[in-house]
Amino acid sequence: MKDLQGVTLNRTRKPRRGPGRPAAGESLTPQDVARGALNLIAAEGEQALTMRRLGEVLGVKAMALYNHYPDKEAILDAVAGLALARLPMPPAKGPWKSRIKSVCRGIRRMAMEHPNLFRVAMTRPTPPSTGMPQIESAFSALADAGLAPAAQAVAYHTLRLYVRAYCLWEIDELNRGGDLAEPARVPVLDPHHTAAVNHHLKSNPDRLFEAGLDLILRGLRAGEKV
Amino acid sequence: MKDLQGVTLNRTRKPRRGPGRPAAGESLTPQDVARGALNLIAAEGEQALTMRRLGEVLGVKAMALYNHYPDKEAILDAVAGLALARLPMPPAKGPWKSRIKSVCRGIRRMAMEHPNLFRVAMTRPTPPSTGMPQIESAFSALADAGLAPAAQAVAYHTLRLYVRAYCLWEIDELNRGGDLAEPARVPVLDPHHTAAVNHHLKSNPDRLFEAGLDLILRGLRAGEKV
DNA sequence: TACGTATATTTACCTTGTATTCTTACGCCA
DNA sequence: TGGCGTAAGAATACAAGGTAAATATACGTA
Repeated sequence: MKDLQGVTLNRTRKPRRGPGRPAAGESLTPQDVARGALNLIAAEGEQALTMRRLGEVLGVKAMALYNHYPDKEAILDAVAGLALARLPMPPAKGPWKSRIKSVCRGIRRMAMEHPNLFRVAMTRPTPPSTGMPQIESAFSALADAGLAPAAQAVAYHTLRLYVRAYCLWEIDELNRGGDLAEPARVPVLDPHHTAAVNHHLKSNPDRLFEAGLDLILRGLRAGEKV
Repeated sequence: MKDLQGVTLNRTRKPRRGPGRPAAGESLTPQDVARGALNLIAAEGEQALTMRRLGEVLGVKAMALYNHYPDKEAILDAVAGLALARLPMPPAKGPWKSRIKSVCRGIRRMAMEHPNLFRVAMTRPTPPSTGMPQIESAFSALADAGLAPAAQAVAYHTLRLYVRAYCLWEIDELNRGGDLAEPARVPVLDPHHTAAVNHHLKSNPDRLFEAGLDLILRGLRAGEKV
């Protein structure tokens, strides 16, 4: 079991000597709680995160967690923040299309490596305010593309929706069948061709993502009005 | 309170005369249950759908619902099926871009008219198998666009992700602030320009959706390889 | 040394999904 | 006509989970 955040999952904390004594330095911090929750979610999914279970993992009773966060939602928000902070920093130089692709691929890599975590981070009702400085800075590439400001905004928004939606979809598909199933069945195709298309797209698990990304990037043209 | 499915929300069912008597014809059907759930969700959101509440709405005890569906998930699946069946049928004729836009706008219209319902229908863990014949048939327009089969599949998939993600995002935004907030903040823009861009995009609530749609459609070119 | 504060425990409550069991009315068939 | 199987519902109960309230314990500080 990977230990993503330096807090172990199984109650290997020093044994506490009775009720309510944080013996000098081994008291829980909000960071500890968030990291423990992150590990639990990464390992077993969001539904495994219950207050009782998290307390158990941290060597503490459920109610003790309320000393550090007002409620469970706040813990989930903190987990989302931690997760997003791990996104890789994109290159600051290079052709703008490459830079955008690099960011998008970094997001997808995290989705594939820690799907449970990614899902939680991307589906919080209010996205974390510490939101993705990496991404935001990287999308300065859109300015380099020669797009008018409004077109930059549209492109940013559309790309963000695409990458997020694609990754969540892919996670669901992998959870469902272990393999991508009918990524984009086109109804009117005859079955023979449909099979060929699906095989082509599934032969490389990156191909569908990249193709959608290219499709959107292809629509970006300098000076286009919105 | 709108009555979307012909089953009233408040227990105006004929009063039952005691425990366990479906007096000739007034017995509950699975359809009744699904319609009741749909109305409840449309009016008050998914979190309002509890077995006890639904039973109350239908004039019955919670456990009676298990005579018609194996569990709550099955009821939600049925609701999703009902909701998707209401999607408008797109025109069969016209330029392919217009036809695609027509389908996408129809989906968005439903999202705006019945956001709670739309959210439930679009976020079922396994999408309903009765899935959107309207959409699928309409996307035959992609063949008319002169796209190679694999490119059709990519376009179909990308458009589907975009429309779904946009509508879910828009619902969240409207729930959050009553108005679209920072639809697509581009970080590197200076604040003055950012404000101008946001104003421009928000001045017409359809503009951002249409612009993203156009962006994707612009990338579709006959014969493009994948 | 006494006390306030931070942290943890204990206990308990409420909501929600659902299993189990019992009840009642209806329609079929001898 | 009368008994009975069956379908639909009610009553009861339980377990899981979030969290409120009261209580306890150590530590730092005055």
